Amino acid sequence: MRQRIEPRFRQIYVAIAAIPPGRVASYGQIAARAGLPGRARLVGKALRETPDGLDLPWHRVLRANGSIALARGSRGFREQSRRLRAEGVEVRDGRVPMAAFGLDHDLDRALWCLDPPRDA
DNA sequence: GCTTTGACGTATG
DNA sequence: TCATACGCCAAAG
Repeated sequence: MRQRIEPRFRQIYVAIAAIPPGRVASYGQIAARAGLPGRARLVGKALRETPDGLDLPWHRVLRANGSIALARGSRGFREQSRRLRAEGVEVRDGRVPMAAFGLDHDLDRALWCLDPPRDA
């Protein structure tokens, strides 16, 4: 039995699924990519109520400042940290340096022709 | 229906 | 860096 997924939510899931491994994105960025600018909260809601069976890289979604949104010490918090580190993302004190792992870093590198693309 | 509650964001001091 | 205020909106009570 397939759960009916609201189109808006579906776009959110699509946007999340599009985050490359080893990279992270903020709730706001995901919302924007899903065609819902300014609705970051909706992304959080969509994540919390992710239908079973949907295998999303939810751990690549962080707050705008790079911090993990889940409660420190919670199960999800540890799980997210673990998954991120497993992908080579630096997590220190529940935070990720967005400047280095965020998607816009890719854009900067492309535009400014910075360091050689030694991507994963 | 109205109020509260969020896996949030931006602006401001 | 921390705190407060406000915007946002779906779901739960």
